[in-house]
Amino acid sequence: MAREQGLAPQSRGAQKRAEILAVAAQIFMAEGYGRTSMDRVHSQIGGSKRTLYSHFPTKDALFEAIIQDVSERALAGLKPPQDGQGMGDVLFDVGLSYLTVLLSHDGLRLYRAVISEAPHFPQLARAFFENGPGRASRYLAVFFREQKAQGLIDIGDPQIAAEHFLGAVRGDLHLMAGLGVGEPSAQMIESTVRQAADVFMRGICVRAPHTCDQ
Amino acid sequence: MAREQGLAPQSRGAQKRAEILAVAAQIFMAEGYGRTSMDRVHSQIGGSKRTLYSHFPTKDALFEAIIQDVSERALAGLKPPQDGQGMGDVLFDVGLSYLTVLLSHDGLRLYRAVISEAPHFPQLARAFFENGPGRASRYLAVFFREQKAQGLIDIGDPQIAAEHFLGAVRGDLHLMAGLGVGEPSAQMIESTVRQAADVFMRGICVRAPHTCDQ
DNA sequence: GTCTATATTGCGATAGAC
DNA sequence: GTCTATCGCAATATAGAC
Repeated sequence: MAREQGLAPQSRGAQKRAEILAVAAQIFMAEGYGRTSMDRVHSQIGGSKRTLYSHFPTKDALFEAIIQDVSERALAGLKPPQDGQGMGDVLFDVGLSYLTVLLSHDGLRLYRAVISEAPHFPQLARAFFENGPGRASRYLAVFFREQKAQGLIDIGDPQIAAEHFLGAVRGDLHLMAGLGVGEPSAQMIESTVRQAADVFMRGICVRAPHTCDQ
Repeated sequence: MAREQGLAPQSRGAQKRAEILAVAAQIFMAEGYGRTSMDRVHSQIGGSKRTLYSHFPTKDALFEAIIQDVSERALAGLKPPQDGQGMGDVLFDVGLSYLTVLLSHDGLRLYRAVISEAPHFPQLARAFFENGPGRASRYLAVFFREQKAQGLIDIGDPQIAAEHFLGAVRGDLHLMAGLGVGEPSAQMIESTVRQAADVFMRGICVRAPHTCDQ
């Protein structure tokens, strides 16, 4: 038999590791670092504690692995601007995927977990930012820079403009959801993105908004 | 001698309570709920543990009192729109006080502490939102509604517009500062608010921006 | 299983305000 | 002197990392 087969099973150890990650992630993401105990993680997995600690030597190491793992999955939905689209479509598409990811169940729990422990896991916090919100605004800034070079939009610093637009898209929804105040529906998300894109487009387009849409 | 004199001393008990709050706030705000121990609080205060517990019967109660106390102080800097100002000045002033408060040392630590424990102290999280960001956007929404009624601006829902503007003002700065990525200077804060106000004003003003400025 | 940390309590002795 | 807040120190009980 071959050692392992592409996607699923992998070696025995890797399988156990994946199981630990999956179970522990649920607890850490729901309860946060401080309120999660290794005992609880262990009891939900079963087996020996030695096994758990052989895969992740400390609670910190397990937490870090979980954050990295969940980050990759949760932040995969961020879409970069598509070539060949008009300004309105770009803003709407980018904004919608951005807000949808940030307000997703995992997106919110991840954000809470990371910001809570940011002072103690600074490299994790930085990685989260760079792969998430930071990446989104950098991509959008590139797009703005091109449009500006073509004289299609009138903005100051493209990077700051991108951050402003994505900030507007978040509005109070992200704050509220993070604090557990209200649960935005998909419809609210879409309409809030649309309104933000409209205002922003009118604010940056040279002459009239439709001039941006090619 | 009179019982007490206005500001400072108060009764013996109140003085001790204030001392506990001050010392404990430093620790809770720096370390978060989970990493703060009552032993550490006690040892930094000195005196008896009994005294500590006689003022705050549980760790939870102490935490709640601290959050409320710090909230009041930290959020006091939020300015409502001033009557008689033009649109540009209102946006700039409101945006500047908003961002300055959110990015202040206490503002950031408070936000981190509250959002970390939001699932376990939901009423605290709601109160923080309502007295902070929620209040700011509600005030601004009232202003937008008046301007819209006078036909000076062209926006959809004034409340959403207000949230969008303040979201733009936060941009990525608040996210970054909360995650410990970068420290915005007062100058960066001011220039980011100005750029956000400019774009936003051009986006919402009927005809030309200067028509909004009375 | 082991060993430490932690929240909370018991109680007699003291100190300050009136 | 009385009353209450505070102190000091130890104990309990539970939970948690490893």
